[in-house]
Formats: sequence, structure tokens, C-alpha cells
Amino acid sequence: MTHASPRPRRPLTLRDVSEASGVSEMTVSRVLRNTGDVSGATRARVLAVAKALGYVPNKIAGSLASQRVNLVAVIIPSLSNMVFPEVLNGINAGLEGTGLQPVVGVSRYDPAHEEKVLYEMLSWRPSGIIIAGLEHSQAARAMLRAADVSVVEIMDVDGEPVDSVVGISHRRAGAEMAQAIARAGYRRIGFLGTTMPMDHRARKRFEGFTGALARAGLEVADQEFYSGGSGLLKGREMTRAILRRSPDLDFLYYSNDMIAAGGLLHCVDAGLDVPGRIGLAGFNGIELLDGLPLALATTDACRREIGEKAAAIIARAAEAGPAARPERIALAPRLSVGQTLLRGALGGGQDSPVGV
Amino acid sequence: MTHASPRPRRPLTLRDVSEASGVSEMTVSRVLRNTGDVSGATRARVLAVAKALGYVPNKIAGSLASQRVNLVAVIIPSLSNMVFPEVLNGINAGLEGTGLQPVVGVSRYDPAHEEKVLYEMLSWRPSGIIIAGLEHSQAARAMLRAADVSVVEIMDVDGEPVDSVVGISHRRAGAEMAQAIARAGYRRIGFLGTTMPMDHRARKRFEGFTGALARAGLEVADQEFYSGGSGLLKGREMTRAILRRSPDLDFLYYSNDMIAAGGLLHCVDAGLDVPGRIGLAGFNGIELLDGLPLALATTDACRREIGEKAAAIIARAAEAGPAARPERIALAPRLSVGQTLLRGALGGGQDSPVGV
DNA sequence: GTGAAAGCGCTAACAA
DNA sequence: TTGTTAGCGCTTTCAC
Repeated sequence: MTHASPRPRRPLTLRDVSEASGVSEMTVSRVLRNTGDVSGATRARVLAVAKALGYVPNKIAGSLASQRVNLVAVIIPSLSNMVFPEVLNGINAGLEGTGLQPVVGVSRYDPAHEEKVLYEMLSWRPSGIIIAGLEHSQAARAMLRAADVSVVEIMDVDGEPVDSVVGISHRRAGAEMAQAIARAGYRRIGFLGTTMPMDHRARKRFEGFTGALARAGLEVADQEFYSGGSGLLKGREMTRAILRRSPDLDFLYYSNDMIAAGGLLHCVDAGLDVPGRIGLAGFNGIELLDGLPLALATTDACRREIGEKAAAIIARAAEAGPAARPERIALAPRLSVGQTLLRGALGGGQDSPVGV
Repeated sequence: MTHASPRPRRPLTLRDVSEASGVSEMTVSRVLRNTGDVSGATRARVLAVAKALGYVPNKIAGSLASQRVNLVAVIIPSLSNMVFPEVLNGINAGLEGTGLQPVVGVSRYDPAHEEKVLYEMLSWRPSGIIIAGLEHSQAARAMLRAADVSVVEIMDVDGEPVDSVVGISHRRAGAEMAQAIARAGYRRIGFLGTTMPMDHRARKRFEGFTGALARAGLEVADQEFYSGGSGLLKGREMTRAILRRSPDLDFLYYSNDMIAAGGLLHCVDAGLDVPGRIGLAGFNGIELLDGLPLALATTDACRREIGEKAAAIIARAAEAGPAARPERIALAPRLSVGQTLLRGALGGGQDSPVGV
């Protein structure tokens, strides 16, 4: 039983590896970090001993000594919908091979909570910060500015970023959908969205939407708001409600694809001709929903791409030093009319309302 | 301009606050941690100075000194599907108010990558580890055992946990669905699942499923496998393919709700009578999909609850010291027959096949 | 190619 | 109630 290794009460340290291998702590450290010149023999021995012991370096000590942390703070409002996981995947992909690790915090669409989460994350001195949206409490903005690391605000470009920004213009996304709807000849437009006052992106889409409708001589004829999670059922219920109240609506614009999909299912069940009698559109471009009875008109929010580009900016800055110039990347929200928005006069004039 | 504070090149330290407030570093530290007895006056002054300066404590240094870290490592296979975000929400909820913060790593259903992610996270000396599944590389198991912190393996209880475990029996989930199917009188059963050999839970469901079918004198008549993301479209395509090959199938069991939903949409489009001519069932109990043309038969995997309970175990152990006894929590997978599985002889015998 | 000494920013333990 | 001292485990820097 000579080699039985009892469960260590005290975590192993460099010193343990040093003593067990007969090499100085310094050299062990070099081996473990693949740094400096270490002879092949020494290197092999140290590696073997470290592995045998099951040594795991202590990054807390390492980071304190080196003043460098391989963490990137990522702050997003929610994990519940299908939007942000996709962004995270993009970030993961963009950080791949850089040695940087994302650490995710959830702000719950609540500025006060966002502030807390940010403070918490900053106290780990991350090498970069990726944060959703451009709207933050004053204190949060101050922290971001004072942090002296690259900050990338993502998703939205309509506003003043603290540092870099990668996103789409939600105003533009809303406006383009309004134009497509107007050009296709729809006239009685309903809007279905969230009550969440802190969902600034949904708000901006709505503003862009109504603005462009107005320029086309149209307006939102009725609205329906919801709170809580957005599932198919919610979409069905809202659609039933708004159509009962305003049966003459001929287009419904939803603030996300999931409730739009529910609305589509409702319309199909109700025997409404889509997109003839009534048109529908969502937002986000959720790939998982491809395969609905009709392809949903929507705007691709470029979620993955946003994550990738934001991560790339952080990675570059971590490499080049924090002095890098801020980047402002506005991706183009890609509208797809699918099969729920008439392909009326899509080639037509940009702003003028055109009948079918 | 006397109060203009230039962007600091060097991050602020306790010492800065100490000097600016004329109080010792130690007292500042006490104030900032709400610890020890500090006079109200001193406390107020320190707080004011810290805020004015924009001081953010350095947790790296703090953790090194105190040998305590308020981080919980969470390792899950993926963020792409709708399964794990829900678990994360549960973990977040369970950690609420404990001062512990989850840190998420993604293992991509790849044991080697899981090992790397685990190593990386352990190097931050987290106060607890929540990791999906019971199958890990030998090295990973060794690390988990050596880490000397609470480990909770989640999702699955069919196997030997390293420490605590919270999950459901996927074998049982598969078996119960098979029994319900057999009892309802279906006879020609098709299975649609993932090719991923590392999705052990899907594999166990399949094993439980075929085992129980066999006991009912039935077998899986045809199978269809897919790789890549699971969306509605994938479900449609797979369903079309398997039904073209085996038109006489009268039940399809899918490895998740999303492809099952796609299958349902296909069957509806194809004019197949569901659940009369053909029955369908998925797995997970995805709430967002409530609202499909027919309520899908599925098994609720208790995802949120699993997250909450796992977090509670970690929180309790962090409180009580690491000596806490391992907990083994097997939740009951809740089968719901919805409207896509005939309510044939559900009250009938447990194992005996019963015709409709 | 290797080692010794100093210190990263904070907190535990003790002293006053 | 407040302050002093001695590290936490590693990496930096410099010496050999």
C-alpha cells in the first residue's frame, strides 16, 4: 500500500511538485506554463510528477502575481429565451484558442441587478467585458469606463457606447419590416410585444416600426402586450385576443419569433389565409423554428455573429494591449419575408406605400 | 476642475481608500466586507470615499488571502438546445442569496474537452462543482475526487456518482414511455434520436425504452438518427424519411421535444390522424412548445428543479463545511401523454401489454 | 538552463 | 473599535 495516495486535506501547491521532483518551484512553474527555456529532461520529469500528484495550479495566486486574468466577463439579460445562448455560442467560438474564458452573468433586464453583477465580475479583474445593450445605470457606466479594460456593448448600435460596440440597429430592423409590410399592401397593422420597459431593443424596434409606418401613411391599429416567458401558447393567446378585439387587422408584427410562431399556429387553426387575409412577422431569425407550416417572416438579429465579433475584439485588445481604438460594428439586420408576408411589390419604391 | 478624476492607469487598491479616508487598510477591509465591529462614523466615511473613488475590491487578492472563493463551477454539454439554459436558471435561483456565483463551462459532449474545462475551472478553486452526467474520463473523475469540494453530478442518476447526484433515471423515463405506448395499443414502434455516442442520457432512455418494449413483447421496428442541431425542420425530415421507409409504423418516439414537434407538424401536414393512426412522443417537457396543434406526449425531465436542488446542496455544503454527507436525489420523471398518445388502457397493468 | 528573493492586494490572527 | 504583522501561492526580476 506504499503508493496509496490519501485524499489530500490541503490542496497541492507548486512546492509539493517542486519537492517531489527535486526541482525548484520556479522551474516547475516554467514547465507548467510552457515558458522560458527548460531542458527536456527536467520538463518531462516535472510533468510526470505533477500529473501523478494530480496537481492543479492555483490561478488565483497566479493571477495575483502576474496581474493578468484570462477571464472575459459576459453580461446578458436572460438565459430563458433562445436569443442569448446563441450569442454565447458565438462568444465561445470567437474566444476559441485565445486562452480566454467567458464568465457569464445574468442581469434580468434589471439595471440595478446589472450593476451588482458587473461589480461582482469586475472584482475578478477580467481581461475584457462584453455586455448586452447600451443602456446602463450611471454607476455601471462609470465602472465600465474606470475598469481600464476593453468593453464591448453588444446587440444594439442605437446609442452611445462606452467603448466598442457590435450589434444591429433595432430601429432600422423595425423600420425595414414596416416598409416591407407597407409595400406588400397591408393596411391594418397590429403589434404584439412585451411589457418589459427595460427591453430597450424591443422598444427601439417598435419606434423604428411606427416611424416607418407613419412615413408610409400607416399606423399601428392595435397592440397587445404580455409579460413572462414567451412560448407558443402565449403567442396563440395574444393573437386570439387581438383578433377578437380588432378582427379587421391584416398584419401582425411580433416582438419575437416564438410568439409569432404561436400566432401562426393560431391563424392556421382559425382557418385564416396567411399571408393573404393576414400577414405575420417575428424577430430574431430563430433557426430552430424553421419547419413551421409556413416560413415565418422575420429579421435575423445576427446573434451568433455578434458574439463572435465581440469576442474577436476582446481577444485582439487583450493581445495588443488595452490601448486599442474602440470599434463600432453595425451589422445589417437581414429581413426575410418567408411565407407569411406577401411578396407584393418588394422591388418597389423605398418609402412610398404601394398597393398590391 | 479640481475634482476631475483622470482615468486611473493603476487600478485602485485598499491602500488608496485607506489613505484617502485616513483609516487603516484593515478597517477599510472590514467596512467593505460588512464584518467585525466598525463604528458608524468610520463606516460611513469609508463607504463614501470608496464610492467617490470608484473602488472595486480585488477578489483575486481577497480569495488568495482568505482561501475562500464564492464561485460554483457548472459544467454542461451545450447551450444550444433548450435543455440546459433551464437548468442554469434553476441553479441561479438556488444560489440566490447565498453569495455564491455560478461560472459556466461547456463541454460539448466531449469527454476530453470536459476534462480541459474542468481543469480550468478547478484552477480557480471553486467552492462547489455542478457537472452534467455521470460519465467522465478517468482523469476527470480523479480531479473531482481530489478537489476536496462538494461535487454534484446532475441530470442522470443511472450510475455511480463521485459525490452527490440530482437527476432522473433516464432508463426509467424510457421504460415508462414504452409501457404507456404498449398499454395504449401501439405495436409498430419507431425511434428517432441522435447519433451522438456521448449523449449517455439519450442512450439510457433508449435502453430503458427497448427493454420495457421487450417485456411487453414489442420491439423497435425502425430507427432514424441525426446529427447536428435539433430544430423543427430536422424533426420533419427525419419523420418523412422513417415513414417513407416504414409506412406501417404506428408510433414514433423522439429523443427530444423539438424534433418531436417537427414530426407532429409533418404528420399533421401529411394528413395522418394523430394519435389514432400514429402516436408521437418526445422528451424533456419543454414549456415553450405548449401550444402546438396537439399537446405532445413527453416526459418532464425536471430540469429547473434539478438545477435548484443541486445548487441547494452546494450552498448547504459551503455553509456546513465540506464534510457533508453525499446526497442522492432521484426525481420522478413526469410522463404526460398529452394528445399524441392514446389514452387507451392507462389504468391497466404495469408490465403487461394491453390492447385498446 | 536554473534558482533566490521580493511582492501582487488582500485577510487571519493577534495586539492594543 | 482599531491597528500591526505575516502570510495566501504564485510570477517577476534578477542573479548565477
